[in-house]
Amino acid sequence: MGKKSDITQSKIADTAMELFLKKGFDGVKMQELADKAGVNKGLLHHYFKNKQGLFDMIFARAIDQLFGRIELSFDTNVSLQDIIESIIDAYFDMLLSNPKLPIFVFFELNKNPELVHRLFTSNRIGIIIKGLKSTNKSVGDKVAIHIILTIVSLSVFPFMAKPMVLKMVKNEKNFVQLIEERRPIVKNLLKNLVDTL
Amino acid sequence: MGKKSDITQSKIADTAMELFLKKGFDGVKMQELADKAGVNKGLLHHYFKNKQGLFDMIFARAIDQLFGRIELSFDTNVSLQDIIESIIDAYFDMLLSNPKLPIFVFFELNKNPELVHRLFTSNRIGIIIKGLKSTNKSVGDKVAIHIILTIVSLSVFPFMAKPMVLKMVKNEKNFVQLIEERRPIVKNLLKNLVDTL
DNA sequence: GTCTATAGGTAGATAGAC
DNA sequence: GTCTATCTACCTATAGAC
Repeated sequence: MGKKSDITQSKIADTAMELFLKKGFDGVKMQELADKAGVNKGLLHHYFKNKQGLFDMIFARAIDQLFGRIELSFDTNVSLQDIIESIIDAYFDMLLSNPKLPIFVFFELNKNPELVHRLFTSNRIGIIIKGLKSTNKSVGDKVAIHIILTIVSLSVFPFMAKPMVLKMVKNEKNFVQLIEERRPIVKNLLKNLVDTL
Repeated sequence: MGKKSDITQSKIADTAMELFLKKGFDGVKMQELADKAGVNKGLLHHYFKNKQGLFDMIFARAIDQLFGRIELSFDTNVSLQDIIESIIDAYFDMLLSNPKLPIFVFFELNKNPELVHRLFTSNRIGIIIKGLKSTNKSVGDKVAIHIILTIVSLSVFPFMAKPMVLKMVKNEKNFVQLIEERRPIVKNLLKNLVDTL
């Protein structure tokens, strides 16, 4: 605990996270990673078997942050709309802290669709869908998928397209402002969606 | 016209398109590209200066297909809602034909944000925003951005996350069906959005 | 645990024969 | 226009000294 080796390992992991998120698996070079982490290239192989091992760790961490941290309480007596709004808030907050998570995950999935099973192992998406269904007997599988897809589309896309949106709104400050403007808009859209489905 | 060399060049370009869309710039190897195109590796450098030149051509083509083909008629006497619905239809149709376009473009933009200016040169997004504003005096810059961002989010995201959505709906046939179900849903959501903004 | 040195392989690119 | 051969550089990974 608190050993220097732990710090080194964390530094490597954090740097790997930053680089993989920005450049993807193929864009990251072990040399650059070592340099940015301030360690020797050989050390990377001491802590992690190889580049693939490093990537697997980062990918798991990314999935966990993207889908695993949505804390929900479906079993209490809250309305469907309240649950949906809490999911939206959770996504907005998570993405404001980790804007590059989704583009990384979905690009790697596009390259290698077999990785998709890793999304559903510690199955948060399944839990969310089941949870939505449990709150309202009129919510079936299909409806739940449309709801969750609408929530995620509206929350995640502006971050996946952040360089483009940034260009439209000029700077980072305006970007955050735009996102905060969208939060109630998205909630409203989902209210309308639930009413019409 | 119709020369064998033209066919060869097209074959290289088409194969490059397919590979870059799937693997991104760093994931594509010139050897694999040559093999899949059925030509020699040296030929790639005969037709295109280098890998970067090949990529630039593909990236321009991708942007054109993603943003440049949305045919609109803002100057006629159609309502804002009709214009929005025609944009939605255009996106849905384009994405059904080219599902991998957005994840490729936005990933490369994420890696290299300076490329964003290429989106705005043959400025289709600017035209769409201006067009939206011209149809209704209550539509300002901010409102136009929210409208266009909502349209694009709802249209594009399911394709960027296609491997995940495919897992949820089981197969390609169901995926297309889900998308077609979403078409009217998205139009309805945008109707609600315009009414409330 | 950390570094140096280097092996071993592969990438992009070029020169030149046909 | 197309192919073969090859160069040079770089990348991942390992071996071994400290």
